[in-house]
Amino acid sequence: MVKRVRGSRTGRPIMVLLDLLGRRWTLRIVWELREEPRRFRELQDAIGASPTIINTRLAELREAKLVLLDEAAGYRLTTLGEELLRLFLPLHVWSEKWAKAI
Amino acid sequence: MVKRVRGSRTGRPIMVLLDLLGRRWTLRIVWELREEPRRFRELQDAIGASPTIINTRLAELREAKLVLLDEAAGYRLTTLGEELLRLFLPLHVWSEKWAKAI
DNA sequence: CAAACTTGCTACAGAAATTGTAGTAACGGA
DNA sequence: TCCGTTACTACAATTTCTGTAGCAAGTTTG
Repeated sequence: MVKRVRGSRTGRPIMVLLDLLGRRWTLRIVWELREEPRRFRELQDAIGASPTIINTRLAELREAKLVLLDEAAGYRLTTLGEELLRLFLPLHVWSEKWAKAI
Repeated sequence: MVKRVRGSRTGRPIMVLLDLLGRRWTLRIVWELREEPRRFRELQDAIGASPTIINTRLAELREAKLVLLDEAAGYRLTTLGEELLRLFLPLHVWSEKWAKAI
């Protein structure tokens, strides 16, 4: 069931997804989890945002089944989360090109 | 020259990009421009955000050379912007799969 | 020519989100 | 018992965003 979230009135999956990813720190958190699981505090240190908002975003990402908490290792991407990340990986290379252009 | 923006302390292109795209409505605006140019008010109506923030985001996207204002047709993606969009297009299909999973 | 419309955009007060700091509660090991 | 680690919460200050109204310049219409 698709949840209607902030700013997404239609409930269309792409809109819900864009809304979720368009919240501050969400993309960054997914990015930080791209290689290995991270502890809450590691994420906090790496990202530099307040624990309040990191926890809020993690809760949203967990509810969206993109991230899960593996007690033994820390937060990590679910299979879905990894799929999403894979779509984003080309951004890395492209961002270098973009940086040169601006 | 890469500008150090909110939340991006390193200045690494990927971080700057993730920060830019991770602001509310930014992804959504790029998405709305995917097919054809849009007027300011069209964007406003389609997105449902305040003109203040739409204008702020458009200014950021223009500075990032992802969007430009074509006086005759409206706001549209630059070549760079189109490249970025192309990376995001797979999200559309994937979001449908994701929606079924959650 | 004047009124009406369209254009991008700004002002501003109230509401909501985010920060920064401190601290809680549960658990494990020494 | 004390210390460290864990995820997480409280809360006031600050920043961002909203919602509504309107401006200024140009175009269209009567």
